[in-house]
Amino acid sequence: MRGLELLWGLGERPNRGRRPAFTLEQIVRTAVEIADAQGLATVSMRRIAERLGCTTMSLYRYVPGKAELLDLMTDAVMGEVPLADAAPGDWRTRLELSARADWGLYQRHPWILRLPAGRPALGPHGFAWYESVLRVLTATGLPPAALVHVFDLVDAYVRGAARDALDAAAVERHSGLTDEQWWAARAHFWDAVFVPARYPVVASLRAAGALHHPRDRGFEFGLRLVLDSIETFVRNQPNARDETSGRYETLCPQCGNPVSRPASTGRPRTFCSDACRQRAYRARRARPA
Amino acid sequence: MRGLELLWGLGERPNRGRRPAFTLEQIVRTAVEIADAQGLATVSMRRIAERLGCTTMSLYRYVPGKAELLDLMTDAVMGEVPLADAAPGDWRTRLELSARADWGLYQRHPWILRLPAGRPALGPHGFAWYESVLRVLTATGLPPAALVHVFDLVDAYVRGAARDALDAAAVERHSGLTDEQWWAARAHFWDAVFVPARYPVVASLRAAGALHHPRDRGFEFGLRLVLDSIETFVRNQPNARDETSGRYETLCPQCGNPVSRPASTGRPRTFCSDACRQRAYRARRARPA
DNA sequence: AGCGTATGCGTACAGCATAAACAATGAAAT
DNA sequence: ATTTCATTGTTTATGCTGTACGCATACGCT
Repeated sequence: MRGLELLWGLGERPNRGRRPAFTLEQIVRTAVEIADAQGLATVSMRRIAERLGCTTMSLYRYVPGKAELLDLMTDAVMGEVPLADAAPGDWRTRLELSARADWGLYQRHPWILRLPAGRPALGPHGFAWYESVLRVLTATGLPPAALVHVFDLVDAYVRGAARDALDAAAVERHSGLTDEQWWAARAHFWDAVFVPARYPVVASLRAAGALHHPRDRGFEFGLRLVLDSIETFVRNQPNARDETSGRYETLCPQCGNPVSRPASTGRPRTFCSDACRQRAYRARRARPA
Repeated sequence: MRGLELLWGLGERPNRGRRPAFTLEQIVRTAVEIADAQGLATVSMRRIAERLGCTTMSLYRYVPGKAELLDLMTDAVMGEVPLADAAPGDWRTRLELSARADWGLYQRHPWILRLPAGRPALGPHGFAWYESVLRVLTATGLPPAALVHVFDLVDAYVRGAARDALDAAAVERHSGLTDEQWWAARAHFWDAVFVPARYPVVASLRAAGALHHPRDRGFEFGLRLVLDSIETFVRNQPNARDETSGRYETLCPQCGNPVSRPASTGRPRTFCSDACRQRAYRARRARPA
């Protein structure tokens, strides 16, 4: 509970008593720096305090425990990624940009992927991100349940791909060898166990050099396929019945309310009301991107 | 290096000296049991030893360190999942079954997803799994680089989705509340910060009940889309040029060697030689599944 | 000036992985 | 049958970790 208040910056500073020597933000920032540089495992309360020039226990005046600090770190870096609905374009290009932005975030702060990911980050930045991506997805015209499923699909893919890529990179860094060298160093070992007859496809792919790519090449490949599949899914059921929830509704990209489809004309509406349509128009004029 | 020998069971038991009281397999099994029951964080050398009825340091006679033990645990449970090429059917249904089997594995042993995933598990079971999935994918006729990309895509999605689902479940278990109750308990807090006007889409989706599904519903949705995208990708370039590597080759599903396409007839061949074709036929007859 | 309060700090403790030295065991060599 | 010695099991010790507790200090308000 306390953690939420910290995340959302609700702690009203009492005007009695001694003044704090640091700010919460300072602490979080140093923790992030350590995690970025040396990895999540090396982030300890002692090391943070040491770098800040105070004792370990002083930190506990600002944060209930390490778990809450990790939450704060996550939400802090979530503030770096540009919001999906700030970019121009149709939903696909915006979603693509958003996914790439996430990918970039995970490259800069790999430790996020080592943390459990409970309800989307819970913090203000994480929530803003969540909202913006979902808002972009409303342009697909998909009903609520399917929309959330699509979000989950993209999120799962990006996180999974980033994790796999970073794990591979971490192994390289840890052993100090590139993937190629690593295989070569263990060549004599593989010759004993790894009889190509037993693993013909892997052996052949390895010989063809297909097992090693630049890290983001595979990501881009998969991302395109995922987006393709979403696009055809959307195209195949234009505002159609949602099989999972049984609703016919669509969400207004401006206010998020369900948009009723007029029974007379089959043409689906985008906004729930004329007011929302105009608000969206004005908002686009004000920020032409 | 020592770790690899352990993984592949290459330690020839010396006939001099005291007899070991346990087997490596016993140790690994108890470690897996602890991880399954209480989570990865509670797996400590002390606890394993305690459950086995020996001292902590005894374990280090069997395993160089905890890292190697974790590798052994991973490969041990990888042995549970049925091989992808053991099932009948075309590549898509086999790939689908394989993905679902992985999903099941992650459900039974969530701790795998908390571990770094370096080169596919490195162990015999992990390698057999790797080979079997890639072998199934050879039936697509895709050239090496694209084939590996497709594998990575499926793997990234399944792992990502499993992680997201399990993290959500973990939060539920930890707080002892379902997702619904959790939101309700913090309702008064959200009312202060979470003004629906600021997050209209999330608020609306929440009101529509679209944010909570049975865990595997979303997985199945995403899996279908991912497989769809792969299928159309395969259909759109039947044994065509691989844009990433510039090769025209295909892999023989039997021996894994590249299959040269006869320039005369445009029709692509499946196997690299008639011997391989017959071997595959006999193998299928022997194990009709 | 003095009170109340929040902060800063030192100590202490339980738990962790594991390095190093030492005791127990049991098969092979003599 | 006794010695030899590789191999296993145990004991002790080190340096990490997060954090509970108690106390001295500094600051705002009355």
